[in-house]
Amino acid sequence: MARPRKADINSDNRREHLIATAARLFLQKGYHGTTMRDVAASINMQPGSPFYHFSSKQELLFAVVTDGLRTCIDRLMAIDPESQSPLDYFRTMVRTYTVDMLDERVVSIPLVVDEWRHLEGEPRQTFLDLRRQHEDLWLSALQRLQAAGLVSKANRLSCRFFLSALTRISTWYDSQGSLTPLQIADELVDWVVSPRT
Amino acid sequence: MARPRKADINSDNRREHLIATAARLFLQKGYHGTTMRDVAASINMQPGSPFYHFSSKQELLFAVVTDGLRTCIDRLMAIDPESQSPLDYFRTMVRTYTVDMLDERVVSIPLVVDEWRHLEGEPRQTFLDLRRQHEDLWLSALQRLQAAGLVSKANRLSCRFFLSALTRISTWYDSQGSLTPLQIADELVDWVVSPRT
DNA sequence: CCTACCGATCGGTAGG
DNA sequence: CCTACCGATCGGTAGG
Repeated sequence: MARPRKADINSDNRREHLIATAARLFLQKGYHGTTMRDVAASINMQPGSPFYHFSSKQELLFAVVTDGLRTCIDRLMAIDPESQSPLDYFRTMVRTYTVDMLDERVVSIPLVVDEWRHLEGEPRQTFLDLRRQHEDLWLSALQRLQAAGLVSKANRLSCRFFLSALTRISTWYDSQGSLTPLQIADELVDWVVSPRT
Repeated sequence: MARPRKADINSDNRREHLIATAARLFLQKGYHGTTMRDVAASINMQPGSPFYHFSSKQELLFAVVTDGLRTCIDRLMAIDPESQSPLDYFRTMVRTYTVDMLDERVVSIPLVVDEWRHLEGEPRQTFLDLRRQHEDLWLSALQRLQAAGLVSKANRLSCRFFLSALTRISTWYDSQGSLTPLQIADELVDWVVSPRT
């Protein structure tokens, strides 16, 4: 009768729950600062149970990180560069990324940026390939801006400078602050695009 | 006769050795990924000995992080803004920071950027105060640029964008690569300063 | 996915 | 700063 609620949630997506909650915890406390027990407890699992879904902690990290980056790439690729001006295209990308990053929905983006370095071997390489794909998307957006005369440089180096400014928003963003994610995105676009005064 | 070399180094600076080696390890593996045993072993100490110098691991982190940031601030403050143009002043600052960051001498700069969040309570606040000082230095340099018409914005937000690009250089810099720290610094300056075409 | 557990490691300490 | 150690925690596993 007084039976504690068991894992009565659709067990198909327990794995996804683990990924989502691990993303949040890794983000807050870092990979090594988070224990598998933390992860388990946060979705009412027993200490050993996550290992039913992931054979090791590294494998969970890999899932979190590639899952997040793949979602991010998919959403950016869904934006059509042809139907709008280079500036609008770029702005839409920055807005999408910023909102995804700062909202709860795609929490793993910020840690994709930093925690992947705890991966080793093949998982690490797989991640780096994805990361390259992601960077290429931004590089091509910058090149369109350049072709339109809106930025002076569009190479790997300037792309890294820009992506650093973009990705680190999550480290200082204050949801209680006066700026919304959208406003921050637009400020960044203005900052990157040379003023034509 | 076959006595292993003991701690025959000037014991006055053992503490500094600990800070320097901890900085390197925290940088490589993160705060939680580094054990006090790692730190001890890297300078031929016994596992418990670091606790003679620092009462806890957090205290060591605090020393590493404030030590690095203070050194950084000191070196930036030594640059005289009056004796040179706003652009030269800014360039000198970026060069100094970049070289300090990528060289071995001031290794702790990059982790000052990220690992401070594992601090709590008063040490955390002390660090944040220092960090504000550091940011103000850059903000004032940007304001000089703005007054000279070389950048269009110079507020907290644009300062953060810029500092993100600057600080994250250390995460992608490849000492085997084709670019020297000085070249990277100059590219960043060019990227930030609006082209006056 | 739970129960029950192991072996290893880790931050930290006592006592010199 | 070393020796010797403790208590707690952690990643992971067996067996169901």
